[in-house]
Amino acid sequence: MFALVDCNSFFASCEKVFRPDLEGQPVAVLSNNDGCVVARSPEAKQIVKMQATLFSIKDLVERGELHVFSSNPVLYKDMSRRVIETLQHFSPEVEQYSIDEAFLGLQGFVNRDLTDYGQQMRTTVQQWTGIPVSVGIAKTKTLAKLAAQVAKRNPDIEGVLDFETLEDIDAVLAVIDIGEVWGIGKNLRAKLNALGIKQVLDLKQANEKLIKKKFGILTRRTVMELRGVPCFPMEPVAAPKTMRIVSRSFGHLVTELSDIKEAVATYTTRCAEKLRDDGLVARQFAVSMRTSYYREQNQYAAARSVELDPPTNDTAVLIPMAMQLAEAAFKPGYEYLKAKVIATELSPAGAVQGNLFSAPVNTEKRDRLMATIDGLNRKLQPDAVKFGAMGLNPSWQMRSEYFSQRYTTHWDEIPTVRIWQPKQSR
DNA sequence: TCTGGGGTCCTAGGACCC
DNA sequence: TCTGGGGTCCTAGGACCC
Repeated sequence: MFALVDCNSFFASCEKVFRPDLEGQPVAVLSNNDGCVVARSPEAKQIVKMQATLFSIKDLVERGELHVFSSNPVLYKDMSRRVIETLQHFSPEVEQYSIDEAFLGLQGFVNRDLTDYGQQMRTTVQQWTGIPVSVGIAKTKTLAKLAAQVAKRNPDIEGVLDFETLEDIDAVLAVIDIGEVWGIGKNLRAKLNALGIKQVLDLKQANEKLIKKKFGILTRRTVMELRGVPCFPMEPVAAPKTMRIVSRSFGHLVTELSDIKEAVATYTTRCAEKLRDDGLVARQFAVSMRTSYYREQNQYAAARSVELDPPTNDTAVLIPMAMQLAEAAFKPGYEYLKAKVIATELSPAGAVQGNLFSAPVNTEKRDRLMATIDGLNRKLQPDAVKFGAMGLNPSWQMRSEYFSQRYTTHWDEIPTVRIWQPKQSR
């Protein structure tokens, strides 16, 4: 048996934890660059659509009818860690599936009342972290995810649904659209619809050989999982990353190569930090930039890549490479919206294959330098020590007008509690 | 007016092997 | 008259997820 624990309106819930004054009020969280809505509190779901642009909801915000926040990834990651650590009290097998979801293996717990156990998870996470969650329980991961969705949508279920307690699972599956199923996206949904497969029950009863032939092995597995045959096992140990990407839209359109280079140097620094956190080095490194897709004319996009020999995660090695790649990709006369760096062909640092034909590199000193910089930046503040190529006063930086605070990770942003004292009566 | 960021996996097809 | 069989590796592109 599997449980899927899903945080409700996760980013919006994180913001609300530290703003008790917003209890019961509509809250939405914006994408990077304050682009569009990516998370909504239950109250906000009534009045704004997912992906609504900030512009389209500005009136609501100005009238005080909707509270919006810029994306605060440091806060969300830390809150996510707290939720996962709480869940580890409920099973030795916890697989973090995404920033706001985790699967729990329930093998050892089948003699319990699992609905009751799910309720315990829910109240404990709420109490320890302030985050509301929904819990789905079933024989397979796919069914557990579906159960959590049903639990979330039906208030009378109180946040926990164990499919095995239902008298007739099929009756429930018969009224759920296949688009809700984990692994069935927009495209597959349309193709399956064309074959008359519309509700989850249709998919469960579809001919698996035909499904495999037409849609591949993954979709076949999805069908089997709907029948209660587990095809996606628990993966408690995260697989090593195969790529690292840093990409951002600029706060405003950029035309100068010098600005692009500052941005690319900054993204390269972030990317190298991630690699060092992972203990990985990259063999391939690429830089790309583009204009807006939403403009009809004067579009341009270009990418350049380089092989790193030996593979590295050294910021000081990567930045000069990135600068060359940026220069090579840049074409004057365009208004650039976004740049991106990608590190691929990753392998564990320390297990690097030497090159027979190039001089052996002693990276020990460089590794210490990077570790020192990382240590200082962790201890003091991000970019306390940084590379000159990143620029001192970036004009291209993304918009983040409604930023809250990094309440749980930065001493000077820690929440303040004001105690109200009644006036002394004379 | 503005429309995000960061990933993973599978498949088809070509090149090449014996 | 028809023209083998079985396989690996790589890449681009498409699909999915949150």
